[in-house]
Formats: sequence, structure tokens, C-alpha cells
Amino acid sequence: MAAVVKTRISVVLADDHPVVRDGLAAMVNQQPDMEVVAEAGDGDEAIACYERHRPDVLVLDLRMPKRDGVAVVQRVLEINPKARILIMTTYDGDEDIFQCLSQGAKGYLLKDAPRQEILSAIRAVSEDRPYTSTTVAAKALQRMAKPSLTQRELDVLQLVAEGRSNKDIARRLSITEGTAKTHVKAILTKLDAISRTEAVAVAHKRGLIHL
Amino acid sequence: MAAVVKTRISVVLADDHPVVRDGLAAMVNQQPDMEVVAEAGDGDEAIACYERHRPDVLVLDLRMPKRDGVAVVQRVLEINPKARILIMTTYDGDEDIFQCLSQGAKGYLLKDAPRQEILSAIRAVSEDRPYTSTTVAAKALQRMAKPSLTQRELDVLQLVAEGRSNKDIARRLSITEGTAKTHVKAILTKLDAISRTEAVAVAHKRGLIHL
DNA sequence: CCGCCGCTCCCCCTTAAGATAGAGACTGCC
DNA sequence: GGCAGTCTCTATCTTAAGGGGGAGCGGCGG
Repeated sequence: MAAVVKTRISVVLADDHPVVRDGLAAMVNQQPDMEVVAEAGDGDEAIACYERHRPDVLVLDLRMPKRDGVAVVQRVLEINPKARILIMTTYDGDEDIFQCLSQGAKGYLLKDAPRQEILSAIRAVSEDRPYTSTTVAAKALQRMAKPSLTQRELDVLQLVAEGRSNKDIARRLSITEGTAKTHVKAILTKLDAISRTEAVAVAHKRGLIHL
Repeated sequence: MAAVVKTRISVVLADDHPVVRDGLAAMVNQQPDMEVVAEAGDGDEAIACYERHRPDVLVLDLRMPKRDGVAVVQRVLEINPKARILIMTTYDGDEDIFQCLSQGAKGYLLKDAPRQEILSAIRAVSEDRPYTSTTVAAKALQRMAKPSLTQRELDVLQLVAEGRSNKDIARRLSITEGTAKTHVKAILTKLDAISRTEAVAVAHKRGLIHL
């Protein structure tokens, strides 16, 4: 023996479903060239696990308790700008994809991906090669052609999505109803919607808001 | 040998995520008293698998391609009214829960449940004992206190959620705008909302609509 | 048979929403 | 300094939405 001493790819899994973690762990640990070194069940744990183990790859679900995926990506890249993060989620709204990739996540794929694709994505990311499935890449490109909403508009949009009236929104944000209307108008224009309800539908589809 | 000849609990898994199926399969097959006999990746396959294998327990995700979980429950119970179905999903809108349980699913739990709970739920259902986690049961009870929407109201609600105006809804359903308004009014009353946008938010939270 | 319910249509009225067209104040960037 | 973008506010006007009624008609079960 004493043959090849090639270190295996170390992986940290972050997902709030034990079932999914088990599935991924089983898949990964079956491979001769990779192993799971830690698992996290929420955003804070994910960050802590990353710091403690400094894995080659962090596999991350976007929707988690305590701190959502985008925030985790941001924080981990602060800790280590060279961190290799693979997003793996069920959600395919183009906003989430765009946010993660533009912040520096190395890969993004959907949970309905077949086993082989998941494994090759982990390998790719571990070698610092970007991996994004074609459908996901297409969405990211779509998103780039669309106008971005300002922070204030996102605040207003969130309240619109909760069913608040312009007057109510104005009160909560300490602005006048007229200003609230101005923001709503801008939102409608940018989302290409003709009513606030349609705007909510569009925004949800794009992942701008999570109801 | 020749000791006890107790047949193991046969399980069919239906979930559109290979990762989740792997996780469940690994968990189940590690138990001495149960085994996975087949897996399905969409609603149609789930029905076919059930018919072919007649498992003791069918573990079913609600959100699947081709045919959604509620429809699968309905169909499987037509095939075998004594079928033992365990719903396992991420969604906790009370409408889905209510629909499945009132149609005859034996158990309902969320994917973020710990391993032990999942396994004991499978065992319970296999013995024809209902299993529903406390949080889920609470939702089902909540739902019972709420007024139901008529089919027509659900049709209108769907269009409202897509951002259609009353006039547009009327055109699509071949009714007058006044009638559309009447339905919308009824929806607002039943959902205890003051605007259509709030109604959409409430309906989505309850699982009445899936955006 | 009658009453309940769901679906349809109608009225009037008030308020909210959206469209249009400005303008001042602040930021950061070139 | 000037320019761009954002956030704020103003005003007016038209249309859509929502509140409160009433009412006819068909099916279904007591």
C-alpha cells in the first residue's frame, strides 16, 4: 500500500432537511475521491461549520432557517474570498441565482438534478471551476437583461406583497402616500406589470420576494 | 437460522428529487424491519409503482411533476381503499394537509422532521395507525374552522393571483364584471382580507393556490 | 314541496389605485 | 462643478376596486 496519498475532497453540507443531508452524504461518501466532513441544519451553523472545517466545497441550500443562503454566501466569502460554494436548491427564481453567482458562488444547481450531475458539480467546484446547469445559466442571463429594483422599491414591494395599501405602506415607511405611489409606480414599470397584484405574481416568480 | 419469518415493511418512495429518494432509501434500508421496493420520480410513476408493488406504505411528496400529490392520493385510494399513504413534504399550507388527510392519507409530516420521526411515522402507517406530527395536526384543526371556497371562487382566485383585473377575469370565465366582483367580494370575506392582493397572500399561505 | 346553496346579474356609492407631470434634496462619481 | 441616480414630495385626473345591498334561477336534500 502506501500508494497514492491524494487527499479527498472535503465537503460540508448545509441543508435544513435531515433527509436531504442523508441523501447527499450517502452519495458523496460512496465516492472514493470525496467525503463529508460536517453537516449544518441552518445558516448560522453553515457559517460556523465552514470556519471550523474549511472544506474544499460548501454545498448550500438557499432556503434555511436563521440566515438565508444569500447571506451565508456573503459571509463565507468574507471569511475566505476563495471559498468554493455550490448552491443546491429547489428554487429557480432568477433573482436568487443572479445574487449568488454575482456574489461569487462557484456553482448553482437544482435539487432535481440527477446524481451524476450533482457529483460532477462538486468535483468541478472543488477544482475552482464554475459549474452551472444550462437551465440555471439561462435564467441568470435572462435576469441580466432586466432592470434592478432599488432597496426602497424592494421594501415597498415586500409590503405590497403582504397586501398592504399605499396608505399603510406610507405609514410603515414614514413617507407620504404620494411617495409610496411613486415607488409602486416604479415597481410596476420595472416588473412590466399593470397592477400591484400582477407585480406580486411576477416578483414571486423571479424570486424577488419570498412569500 | 429459520428463526422468525416476519416480512419486512415494503415501502415505495415517490419524490421528484433523486437526493431525497437516496436519503430516504438509505434511512429505510438501514432498518431491519423495512425496505424500499421501488422509487418514483413523478405522480404518474408513483401510481404505476403502487399498482405494481402494492407496498405496505407509500411515501409521497406532494409537489411533483405530471400529477400533484393530492391527485395521486385520490387515485391510489381508488385502486386500493386500504392503501397506506404517508405524505412527506416541505409545504405546510393547511389546505394541502386538510385535503390529503380528509381524503384518507394515513400520515403527514414535513421534510424537516428528524430521522427518528420519519421512521416511526412509516412504522405507524404500516400498521394502519394514523401518524401526524403535532404542528401538522394543529394546522389541520385550524383549517377546519375556516370557511371553504367554492369551485368558482377558486377559479376566480387563481386569476386574481395571476394579477388579472375583474374585467379580464370576467372575460376569461364568460361572466359579467359584476359577477366577477361578487366572487371577489366573497373571496375577500372568506379569507378575511381587505384587498385582492392581501387575499392572494393569505391564499398562498394557506396553500389554496400555488404560484 | 320548500329551503339552502351556489352561480349569476343588477343597482348605488366611496375609496383606492394607477397614469401623468412635475420638482427639490441627497448621494456618489467623473 | 456637473451629472446620474435615488428618494422624497406635490397636484390632478381617470379608472379600478371594494362595500352594501337585492334578486332570480337551478340543483339537491330534508
